[in-house]
Amino acid sequence: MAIQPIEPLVDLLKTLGHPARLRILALLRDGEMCVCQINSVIGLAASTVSEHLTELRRAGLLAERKDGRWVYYELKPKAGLQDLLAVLWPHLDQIQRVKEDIKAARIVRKTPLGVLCGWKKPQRLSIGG
Amino acid sequence: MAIQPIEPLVDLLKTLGHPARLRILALLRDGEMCVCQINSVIGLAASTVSEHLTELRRAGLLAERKDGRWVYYELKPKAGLQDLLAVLWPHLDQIQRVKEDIKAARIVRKTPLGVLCGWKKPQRLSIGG
DNA sequence: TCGCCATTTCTCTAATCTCCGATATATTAA
DNA sequence: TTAATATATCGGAGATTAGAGAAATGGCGA
Repeated sequence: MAIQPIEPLVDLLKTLGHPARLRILALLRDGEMCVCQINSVIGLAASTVSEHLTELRRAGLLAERKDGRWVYYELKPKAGLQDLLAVLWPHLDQIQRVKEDIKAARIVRKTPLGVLCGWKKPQRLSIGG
Repeated sequence: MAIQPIEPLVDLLKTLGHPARLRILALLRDGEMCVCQINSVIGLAASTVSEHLTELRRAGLLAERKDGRWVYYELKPKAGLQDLLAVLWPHLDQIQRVKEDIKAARIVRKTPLGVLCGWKKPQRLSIGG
């Protein structure tokens, strides 16, 4: 039980105190997602979502994994933060917007990334159809 | 299990994401305090402390009780917030600043309010001593 | 190499927050 | 009533934040 400064806890709570970031956390409960998948559910500019993800990672809540040109974010709270997230889930589960997001995410996860991102020339789906 | 909007939860977390407000919550764990007592521990302007207390009350964490010219604030989370506070206490207990505050509060609680507030003419302690 | 594209970083604007000191309100004592 | 006092509210200065779009970065495929 080490002695801690107050700032990290304050920063964590400040990070949690934003609707988009709470919604992102709720999404990632069902497994990792790449930025464009998260973005298509949250509906903010890609750069804004990226900034929120960076902040969530800095707060020690997420881990990132690069796969080609995509970056996948995963819920991975560092030691000592699991209890705070655990108490948050039941509250998030009661929120209408979160329920809708999770439902949308189920579809997004099944959609090929090329289709999701609206490529001009789909990569592997029928060429010159 | 009612359906909720996201804003109240966001507001609560935003309220918690401030060092002075966390410190105030930690102080009130040991029982109610009036504004001038809290202020003498926290060390911000009285008006600033009053504003923080108002915000904590709006978030549903505190109750107030007027006694003469003093206003006492008490920890009284409304239904559904106890679990969030409960998970917070162990984290606050590890914070150096919070430990110091609690120690200072023990002295403050024993000090007569007139002495604490530095009255020119003490009210009931020896008259014209 | 070149072009495309997902993501990040940068730049700027608008909005919000924090703090203080001044003022207002309300209570007590005389 | 008047003076003193605790707290709340107001107004403004300075800092921080959220958001979008532009530009930069880095991977992939041709």
